[in-house]
Amino acid sequence: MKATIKDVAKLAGVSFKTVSRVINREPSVGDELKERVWAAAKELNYQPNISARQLRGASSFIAFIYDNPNSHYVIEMQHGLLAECRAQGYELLIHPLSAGSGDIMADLEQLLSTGHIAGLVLTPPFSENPALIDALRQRQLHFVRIVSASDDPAESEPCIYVDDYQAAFDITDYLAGLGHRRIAFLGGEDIHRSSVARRDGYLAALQQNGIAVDQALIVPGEFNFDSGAERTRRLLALQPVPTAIFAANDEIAAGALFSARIHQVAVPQELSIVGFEDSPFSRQTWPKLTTAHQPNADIAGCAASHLIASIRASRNGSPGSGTDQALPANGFRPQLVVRDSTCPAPQ
Amino acid sequence: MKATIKDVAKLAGVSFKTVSRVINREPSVGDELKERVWAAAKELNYQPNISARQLRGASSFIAFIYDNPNSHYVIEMQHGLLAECRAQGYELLIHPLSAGSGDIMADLEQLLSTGHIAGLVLTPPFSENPALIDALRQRQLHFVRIVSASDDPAESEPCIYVDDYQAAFDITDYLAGLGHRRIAFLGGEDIHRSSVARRDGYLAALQQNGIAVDQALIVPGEFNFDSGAERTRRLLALQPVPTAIFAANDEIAAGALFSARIHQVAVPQELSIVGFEDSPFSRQTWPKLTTAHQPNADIAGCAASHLIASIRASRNGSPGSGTDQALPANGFRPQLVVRDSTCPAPQ
DNA sequence: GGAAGACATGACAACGTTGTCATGACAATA
DNA sequence: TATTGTCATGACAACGTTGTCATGTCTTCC
Repeated sequence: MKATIKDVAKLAGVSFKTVSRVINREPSVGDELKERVWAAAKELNYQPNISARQLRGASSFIAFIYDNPNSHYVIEMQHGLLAECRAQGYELLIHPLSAGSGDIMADLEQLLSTGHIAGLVLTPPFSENPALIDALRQRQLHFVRIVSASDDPAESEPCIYVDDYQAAFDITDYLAGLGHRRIAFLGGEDIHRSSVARRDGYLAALQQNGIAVDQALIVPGEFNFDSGAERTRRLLALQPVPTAIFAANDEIAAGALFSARIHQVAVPQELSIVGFEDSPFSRQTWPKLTTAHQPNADIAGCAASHLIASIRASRNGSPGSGTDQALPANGFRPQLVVRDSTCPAPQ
Repeated sequence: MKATIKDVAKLAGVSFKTVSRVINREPSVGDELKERVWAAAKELNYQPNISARQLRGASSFIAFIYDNPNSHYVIEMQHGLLAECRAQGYELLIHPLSAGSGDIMADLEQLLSTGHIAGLVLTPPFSENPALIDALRQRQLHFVRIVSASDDPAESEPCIYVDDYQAAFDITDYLAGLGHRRIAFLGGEDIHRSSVARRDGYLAALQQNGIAVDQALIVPGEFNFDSGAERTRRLLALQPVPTAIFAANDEIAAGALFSARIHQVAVPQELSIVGFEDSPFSRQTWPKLTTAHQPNADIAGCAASHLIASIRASRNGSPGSGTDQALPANGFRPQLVVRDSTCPAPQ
């Protein structure tokens, strides 16, 4: 039926232990053997038996911890994670949590108590929750965090940085370049560092372009449509009215678009709107949204790859598995995508 | 750390095999021993090790098979499945597939070859692919299908029905009730039965309302934004122009909305548009979409519950587990949600 | 040139469980 | 009473993997 490690060993003409070593990327296997084993494994379509592996102690599930909403983000992440995990012989367990409910750690305990979890992939806001991170650290768990680059980078665990600051700077600078001077910023919840980082990038770009900060144009709120719509309603009542809105994500931007439409403000002629994330529906609004593209699947794949490397490193004793194979860079910078919701400032 | 079967055996003063027998409710264990073993198990808070058990044969994973796109649908399904699976002691494995690529079965083989999969949850279009279903049936696998009610209901496996036909009838009847006579239908790919069923419901409602079918108003295409936009562009060039569009899902509807906007056709005053699915963005368009709400999480939970029941029934030999516990009804009918994209026909 | 280390590989046990068979006790039958 | 059958229980192997240790080979350094 299904090929076992022994079948592979037989075909490759080595001991089954050597196959185990190759599969787990342990150092100190000859190159020729390595190749023979991989070839044999491929030919037999070998997949390690997770149960057996777990039984022996090494758990081989990666748990993906995420907050409920924001479905396209989650789906893209899942795809990236799945691809990388499968490629490396791990399975993915998805574990949505509600950021609101207080007993996050209790919920996680239960997940971990099964003893099958080799590591965790954390997304905001969990990846930026110091109490949670500390608890995980004390339990000596492997995890990787996907965070905003503004976060303190001096960590022992692997960490993937998304440079929200720079991307926000790029966006705001682009708007300023179009002649906009009254640029509003609609943030998200501040427990998401990305919201803070995007605001900081926005502020830096204003300064660089010699634009004075107007606190009335910086409206705190939530990462969702309704919050975007409501805040835009208030912005449009200001005198003088802003000529551009930088929304901290596409959902907020969609809400802004909606409100502009209600109040018969022409986008982009009278009001430019920029989102963030390049979610699918940013291409399905009218006008199509200018936004910053975030390669979520790649980010997730990178996270998985770093996490697995860290798990393996700790298994083979810490010594320099450095040469094993190059890990992808752990920094990402979302790229501005110009569509139809922005244009030069009126007059 | 965790108590094993041997610890229990030691405490109860029996062989570990006897404990195994008691735990698995095998017959032929003395009553006194049975009690001693249960007491010991309880005292040590014994939980069988799933990995070890799987290694020996029994599997306890449910795999969720779905097509890539349509992310909110997938996420909602996942949540429903997770809740039910966890509650029943199973774990969920997600497995996206590309409906386009030819070797679906080959991909599945690989998943199944691990031997950890107790059953499959299939969504369209996989749940409606006869070749695939046949292959699964021959492999004697447990699975549950989520399909359109138009599907042939005489099956041996559990099946969850979504009554697309009736929901589409409701929508079309509602439009007719608003005085619309030229109602267009924008379908999806016909390998999705739901597309066919929705068209059939549309046709039936036209007939009931004494409206002649105009083939020019029934435009085949795909379940996505671009296809909706393109087809609407063509519809708007017709003479006389349709006064309402029934789109087979929200994405198509969003495309229709986009095209109407481009061609400066007022929605809903000149053109009513209805979607299907009630995806989050149907509340974030302008105007907000009238659509049919589909309780995806509930549907998924129901599917999991039926699947697990079927798995358990086959394990304990087939005999009458009928009284075990009531299963939820396996039929769902999406409900019309009226928002702002529809109104009485002009004139 | 010989000793000491580094490296590559293999033999074997162990993980916790269930299936198979063997054992012994006791009851039922001839 | 001797024989067979049934029942309760236990000993042991097996599942597929990884960790530990042992073995052998090839460098390197004095």
